[in-house]
Amino acid sequence: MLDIKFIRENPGLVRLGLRNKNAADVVDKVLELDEQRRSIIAKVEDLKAKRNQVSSQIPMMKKTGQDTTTVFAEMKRVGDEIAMLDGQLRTIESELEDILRYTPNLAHSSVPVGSSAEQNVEVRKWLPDGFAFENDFKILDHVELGKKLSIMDFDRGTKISGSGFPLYIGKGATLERALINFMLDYHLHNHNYSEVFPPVLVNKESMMGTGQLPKMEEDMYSIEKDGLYPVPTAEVPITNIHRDEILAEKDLPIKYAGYTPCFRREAGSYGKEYKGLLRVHQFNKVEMVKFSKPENSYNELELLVNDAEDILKALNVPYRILLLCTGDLSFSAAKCYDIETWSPAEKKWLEASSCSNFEAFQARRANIRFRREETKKPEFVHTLNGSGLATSRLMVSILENYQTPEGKIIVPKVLQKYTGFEVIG
RNA sequence: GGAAAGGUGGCAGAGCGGUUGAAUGCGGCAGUCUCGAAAACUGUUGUACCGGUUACGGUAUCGGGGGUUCGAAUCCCCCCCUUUCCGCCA
Repeated sequence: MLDIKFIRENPGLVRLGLRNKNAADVVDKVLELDEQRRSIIAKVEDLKAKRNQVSSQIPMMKKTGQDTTTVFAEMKRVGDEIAMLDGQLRTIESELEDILRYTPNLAHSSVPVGSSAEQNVEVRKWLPDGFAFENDFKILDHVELGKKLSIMDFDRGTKISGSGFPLYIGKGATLERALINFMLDYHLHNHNYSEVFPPVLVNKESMMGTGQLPKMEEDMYSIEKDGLYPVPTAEVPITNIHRDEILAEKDLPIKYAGYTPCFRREAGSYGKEYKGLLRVHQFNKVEMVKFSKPENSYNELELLVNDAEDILKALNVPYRILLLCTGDLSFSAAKCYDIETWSPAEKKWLEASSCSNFEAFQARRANIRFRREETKKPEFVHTLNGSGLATSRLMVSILENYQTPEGKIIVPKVLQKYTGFEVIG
């Protein structure tokens, strides 16, 4: 949620920022409602002050036997007027809140302006020693490998649940589990994150807090009977750990890493990158979440990206970093880097991680603050998160990059102690 | 699924129609004392919003929403949540 005071004081900036994010210009409407709101508040609070003042004298009047009928009649009128104005105020405030809840965050000034993914900027690229984009043998794609080696069964996954629900079998299942454990351990031991294992069904307030609701409702699974949502990312439960809390400045930054399965309806995206693991309704992801002081959050973002990159370097998987342009940024993000790993079969880069700074956008929605020692006042924290990483896309890159001309898979060195085997096939 | 109890400030815990933002205790902060610390004593200590350059003034807030009333933490209605017991169960 954007800060209403900021909009009031910087309408031009906000207007430009919304346009850069391909969002509707709500500035005039917001300012108008804000104006009305404040004018009613002034009136109604005046009346309430009067009522309180008179009320406090009534016990004394009764004690001294004064007649209260005129006062009561007068206060009755005041009460009615208050009720009327309060009603108007409620209507205006809910309209204002509705607009603000549907309004995206603004991009940071360091984000390149652009309307679509075309304008994203490649920041850097990392390739393993001896890596080549062209191979001297026929590369099988991950679906073919999965079938040939009996490590993934998409048909049976479809039988069980529907398309987009992958079934890992045998060494494929072990490899998936090894990846999750490796990544979590790595972040805990080398990057100093605290481990969390959160609930994967969350309530509406949590989904509102991180910004998935109300706008992205169509992309979320929901369990209507119980008012719960399967999480689309661990970002939701982990960020909401501190909803409605005031954190101590000395505890910041707080860094959590956790694994959850992720559930996404992917409404309207059928036919696009649908093959195998490329776009699925359920996948596994290790997520990193940070709560930071505002002045440090952009530095923390760079560190977050490095933390995700370290995993890929350890796995020896080729990747590149993209800085997303304003038009490609997600609803809640102020700045975001995508990490893409190379798929030799698809001959393209696949998004395996997204590392974002949300500044105070989520904190304001979820009411997550910290008390600054110097001022003693609560302030909103900045929240950040990044995949570290999603296994589905990563699995594609690992299988395809580690395949041998005989169609076997060499297990990446760092995973071997987790899998207990070195080769698949 | 059945039964009961309960949701009050950072925490514990009073209040059950009228100067109650809310007793008391703990905690936090500041001061006195001390070479320093502890103890003791004294003071202070929520948040949000509105107005004001500041000082400050005002409003709201006792799980959420609605109602009764001149006036609600206190009375009435609806909802949510938590705890305990019984049943079921990984």
